[in-house]
Amino acid sequence: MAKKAYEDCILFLLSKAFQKAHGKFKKRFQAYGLTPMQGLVLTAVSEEEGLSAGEIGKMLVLDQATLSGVLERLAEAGWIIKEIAEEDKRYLRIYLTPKARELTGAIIRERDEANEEIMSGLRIEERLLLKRMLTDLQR
Amino acid sequence: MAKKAYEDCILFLLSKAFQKAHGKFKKRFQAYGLTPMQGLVLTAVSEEEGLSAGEIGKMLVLDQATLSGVLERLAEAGWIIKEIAEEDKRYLRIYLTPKARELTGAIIRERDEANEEIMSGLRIEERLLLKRMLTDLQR
DNA sequence: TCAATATATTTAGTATACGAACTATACAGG
DNA sequence: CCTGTATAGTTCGTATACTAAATATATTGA
Repeated sequence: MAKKAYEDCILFLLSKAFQKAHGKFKKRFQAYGLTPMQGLVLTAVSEEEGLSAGEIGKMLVLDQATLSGVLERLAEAGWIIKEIAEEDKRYLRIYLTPKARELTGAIIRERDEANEEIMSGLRIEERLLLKRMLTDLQR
Repeated sequence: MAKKAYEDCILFLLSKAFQKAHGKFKKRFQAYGLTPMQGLVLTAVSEEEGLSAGEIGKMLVLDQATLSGVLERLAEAGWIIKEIAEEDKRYLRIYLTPKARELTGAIIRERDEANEEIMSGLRIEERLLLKRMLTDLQR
């Protein structure tokens, strides 16, 4: 079969690779009741607590509007606490709940295993190269 | 600054590379009133008219529910005609409108230019390698 | 001090994604 | 024929994404 033009389209390839990876993360994270994005935000928060929504959004290159919803659902499900900063009440400070502190270790392991699984078809040098090129695309 | 763990997460990298590429397609396609996904579906249909929704979905690895909405908006905006197949009324046959036939050439050029732009930071061999690896991730 | 401006977050509207339920049509076996 | 089953497409509910507008709080400058 002749190769179709859209199969050569980088947007198509990125979209499908992302969907595939998203699906693998989804399966692993749903045991915790988390979506992949919620899990990503949670592990980011676990690396440094007390960050504001804006700071988290900058780190994860996440739109403020999108992040607002993610944080709301994480708070509602008892993973994080949204505290209004005292010095400047416009800001939030995001902290993990005890439940989250207990489980972030396991969630990070799931994340690392999912990464392994997704890239299992690539050699080590290829994995590094792929990551570098994906990073370069963001310039 | 120390490298954060999520920056090494393939899901994060794919997501951000996709978002970046999506944004570039979005800017180019909005001159036509098309979203990137609508443009992708439209160019796929232009390669072979008369396909069913299911066939298009298989080609583009698109969920039926998602595609249903994309086709509805494309039809509403006057790009395609959704015709019920006579041999089996469960199927649709998708055709381009005259307006679409007139413009697909320009849209395909936009797509190709967007691809060039997105990968402009990579050498030719790197582009091929990236495409191959992204394809491999889908296995 | 008060009005104008700036910043952080939320809300609203639109468009993917995806699973599950629903509708309409087709077909197979009795 | 009819009934049960399979298939194609739509609809619904939830979760990203992104733009723009709205809200709340801070700060600045006259």
